[in-house]
Amino acid sequence: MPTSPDACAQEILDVVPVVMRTIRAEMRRHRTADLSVPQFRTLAFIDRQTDASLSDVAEHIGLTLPSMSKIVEGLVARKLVTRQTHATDRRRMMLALTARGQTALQTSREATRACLAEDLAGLTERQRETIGQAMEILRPVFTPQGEVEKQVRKIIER
Amino acid sequence: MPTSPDACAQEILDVVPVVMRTIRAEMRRHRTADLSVPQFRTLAFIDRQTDASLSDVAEHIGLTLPSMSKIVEGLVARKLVTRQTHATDRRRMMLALTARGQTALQTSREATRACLAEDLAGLTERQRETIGQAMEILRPVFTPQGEVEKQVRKIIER
DNA sequence: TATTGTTATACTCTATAACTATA
DNA sequence: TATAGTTATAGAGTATAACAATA
Repeated sequence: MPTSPDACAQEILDVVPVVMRTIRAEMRRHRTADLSVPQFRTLAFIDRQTDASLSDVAEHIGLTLPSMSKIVEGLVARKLVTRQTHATDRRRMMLALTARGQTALQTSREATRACLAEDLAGLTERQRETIGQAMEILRPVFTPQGEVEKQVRKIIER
Repeated sequence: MPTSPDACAQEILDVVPVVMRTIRAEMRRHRTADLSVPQFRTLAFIDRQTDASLSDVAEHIGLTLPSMSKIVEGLVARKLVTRQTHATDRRRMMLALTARGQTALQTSREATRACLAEDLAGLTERQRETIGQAMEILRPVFTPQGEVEKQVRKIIER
């Protein structure tokens, strides 16, 4: 197997959209929680980091502020997220999950994971290990980072 | 690293959307060709399989017929694809790339691949090999297949 | 003046349902 | 009657630009 950056990029470009299609389709199919991928990721981030600001979420998910604002608006309308203003800096939002939000996240996470897991059950342990390793390699490469972290990483890499 | 189907599914669910974001963003950034991911995939499929029908493309990309119809409509309007009726079965479309379509596909493919490759250049050959292997494992698992092929696979798997 | 967030606007993606044309 | 595709309609995701409120 070729290992040039170009060949690897080509593989990713071929396969990742296909996997993504399946994830979307399966999330849509679970009418219980019925979350889109961005909604799901937003809930997951707020769950990890309670009282995150809108900017925090937008940056981490990799969306613009207006896009994130709209997504959060929808989640608030569905009572999955609460939006409070920060006590001392009243420009900031403090986002948190409601009980319903936590349930929805849990339900969707498990249902989607179960569907994907079913698709993966036909593989060997060795194959799943390879996939897991690849994901762990890809994660930091494509995870958006704050400006500070980016600078730090650049400096470290020199 | 855990190798259960569930753990593997969780990894994919964490990482694939992040990679996808980057792919979309980079495709948008190349104003030369300016293709969305579905447009790109549609062009790529028609390039591989000239005179494909709309149903062929829809099934392979994993979209409904109306969705695919709309995407193709846009590509035809931009003169990247031609749409002719089949000689003997006049219900069928015969889709093909124009010269402009081939150029756009080539341009977009190379620009996006180059950007991804740049992100991957910091990895070791060994790491890229792992990614390549993982993609080759995932490809058949998530590639939509025709009904016949699905049946055949089910039978073989028994 | 800089930062945080929202509103306005516009486009693409995507689905379901209803329809047309052809076989 | 069944198949190939289009049209109608609706909603989500996304961006840029312009704006409002707060620091």
